[in-house]
Amino acid sequence: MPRDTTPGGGRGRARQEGPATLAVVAQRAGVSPQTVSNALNSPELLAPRTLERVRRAIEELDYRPHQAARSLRSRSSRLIGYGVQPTPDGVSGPVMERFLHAFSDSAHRAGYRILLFAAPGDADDETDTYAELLRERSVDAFVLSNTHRGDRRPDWLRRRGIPFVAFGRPWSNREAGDWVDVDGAHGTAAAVGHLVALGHRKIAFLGWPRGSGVGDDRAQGWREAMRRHGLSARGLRASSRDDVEAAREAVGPHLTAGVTAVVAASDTLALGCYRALRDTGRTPGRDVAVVGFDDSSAAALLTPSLTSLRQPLTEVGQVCTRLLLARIKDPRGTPEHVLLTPELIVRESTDSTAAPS
Amino acid sequence: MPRDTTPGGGRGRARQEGPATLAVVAQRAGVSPQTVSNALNSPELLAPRTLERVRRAIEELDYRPHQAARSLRSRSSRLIGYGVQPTPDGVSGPVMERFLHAFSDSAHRAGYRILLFAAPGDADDETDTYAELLRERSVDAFVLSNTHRGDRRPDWLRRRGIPFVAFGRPWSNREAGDWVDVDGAHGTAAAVGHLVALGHRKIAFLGWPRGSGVGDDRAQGWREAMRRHGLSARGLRASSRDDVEAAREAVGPHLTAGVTAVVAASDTLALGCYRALRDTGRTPGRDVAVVGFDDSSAAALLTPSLTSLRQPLTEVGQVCTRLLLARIKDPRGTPEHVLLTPELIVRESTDSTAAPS
DNA sequence: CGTACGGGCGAGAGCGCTCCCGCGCCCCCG
DNA sequence: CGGGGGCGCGGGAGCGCTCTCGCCCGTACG
Repeated sequence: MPRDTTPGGGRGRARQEGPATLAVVAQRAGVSPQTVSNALNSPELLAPRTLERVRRAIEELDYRPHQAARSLRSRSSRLIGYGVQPTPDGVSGPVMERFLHAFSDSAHRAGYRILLFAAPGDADDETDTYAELLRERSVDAFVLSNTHRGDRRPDWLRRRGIPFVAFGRPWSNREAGDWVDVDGAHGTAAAVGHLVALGHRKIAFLGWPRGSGVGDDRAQGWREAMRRHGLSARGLRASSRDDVEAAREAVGPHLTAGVTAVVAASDTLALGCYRALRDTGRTPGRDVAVVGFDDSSAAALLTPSLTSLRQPLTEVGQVCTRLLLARIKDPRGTPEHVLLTPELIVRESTDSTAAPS
Repeated sequence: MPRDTTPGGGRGRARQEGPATLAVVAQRAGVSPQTVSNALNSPELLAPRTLERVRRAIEELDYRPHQAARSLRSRSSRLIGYGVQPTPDGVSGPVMERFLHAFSDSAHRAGYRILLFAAPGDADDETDTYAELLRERSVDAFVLSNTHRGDRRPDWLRRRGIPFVAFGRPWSNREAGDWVDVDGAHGTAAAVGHLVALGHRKIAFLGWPRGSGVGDDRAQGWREAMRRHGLSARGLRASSRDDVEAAREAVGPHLTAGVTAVVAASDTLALGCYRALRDTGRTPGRDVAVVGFDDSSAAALLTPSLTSLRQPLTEVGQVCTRLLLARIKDPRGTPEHVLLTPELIVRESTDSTAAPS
């Protein structure tokens, strides 16, 4: 059987004219280009012997299919769009980093990669950038993060039949599309359970003003856990925007009213508690227990270090990939919703040696 | 002049068969496809009247070129690869987020987008992922971050003629390729200047063990600034790995030796100072001034809030784009190196009302 | 021995764009 | 008035892959 008669083919080829093409591989394996394509995309169609021959040729030539060509012909870019927000400042920290690593890793295993774009900050022309990427055929699907109340993106995408997964429940319309989220209510409830086990009875909640989906969810977890443990939540809830000084002022009055523990909706708010406690000469962890949320980088650094709820970002990334693949395969299928449980990282601020007064 | 004779063309087309193609635009404008292509890629070649006609047709049809087709033909993906690290834990914080937003934004203006991939954690097969992306023709260039001593990537890429920019000096071989970095020495020197202006004379430096490029750079800035101000640096340098407890132990002895201020190589180390000070009943900012580095999210949250050096990440992102475009245009050109200045964010830990003893 | 069937592989076309090259026109000069 | 040069535009091909379709051959069956 003749070999090595192709232009650029043969074992003499090395680095003379760019990477091998599918045609070169075909020649070397003694099959047609179509068969090589099948070996890559539908190996089950080939006879085992043929498949093996093709695979060896691919390996010998160190061949990888040209993504642009594949994507032009197959009408699918195998790219998933992710918009980076301009960072609303605060303790959001390495959330994105850990999530993106897990997500891009699992997506890669499934043959997809991530296209990063700068998401516009203002909600006005929120969908413009998404539209452009779609018309360019640059992406097949999207991952949304930082979903907020009144977010138009889920409906907009759904109406167009574009596959997407949201990291964060779409608070306006929970049924609109697939999502993965971390169960904030479960987290704050776990915090309450932990504190109750330490002997605390008057456990306050320091949250954000009502109206934010995430914040109300976390508040509700606290409230229900209190009820479940037979404790009253009455008058134990304080609210403040996500700012240390604002939180300090908001929580002050509660701390003078005999509260022995505080569950906060964020590490920033927990920090406000620290300050408010010190204002009255008390020490967090020893006099009053404090629990934060998000396990930001600051949590471990504080004095005393802050007990906080850590989001399972690696798992979130993997689930995103799974849901997205299912939706790409069947764009009209029933949406799936996954709620993951945050992990309570216990540190000095709820040290068990400090019994409540 | 005949119009509307093309398949799918004409003003009746709407959402029947996907977005318009270049051919449809050409028909509508009454020109050849090539002319439309020129209107997009080399508008200066067209007569103003023609250009205007084509532009209107493009707008009316809301046309965007198909990226895969463009990239197949022109042999350039217009994508820049960026590898996300698995996050080495610590206070790295929202560095990546702010940088990536600025970078993807400025890259987009130049017609490029970012392809995100999971960079392997171990340095062993560090370049494998990069090689794969190149063989697939998925990217035209790379941005490297987290460059470290003995990093093989710069040389590897340079040898192959692949355009890249490093965020962070390649400490092994400073001439190998373009880079942007933040001038750590300038930052610590500025911190010293600030402290001297407040009346401090015995200013210690708390850094990492010698051998890391970043750390040695920051140490040197402190040392030279001390000399410039006519102060002795002798015996004022402590070292510790980037861990709060380790730093606390390392800096303890110096604090008992009459030091009135400490410049730390990271916010984590500065935190260690806070703890060490409290061990001896002193208060950071009042008794001893402390300056951190990186302005992590924790800095503003601490009590007292921590003066720290903030990296100009938005600018870093923009410079990355600029250098990368220059290198893509002229792959063999002379490498450019840009050093940006960090900004000293003054907070309570160096409050000027607290005069040194 | 002829027809039906199906698994395994190949031939040809075309995805949408940009490359190379050449045609036609107008202006200028001989 | 004829020939050469430049500017503006178009024709044709092809980037590397995967689509559709159908051929071939081996087995089963009338």
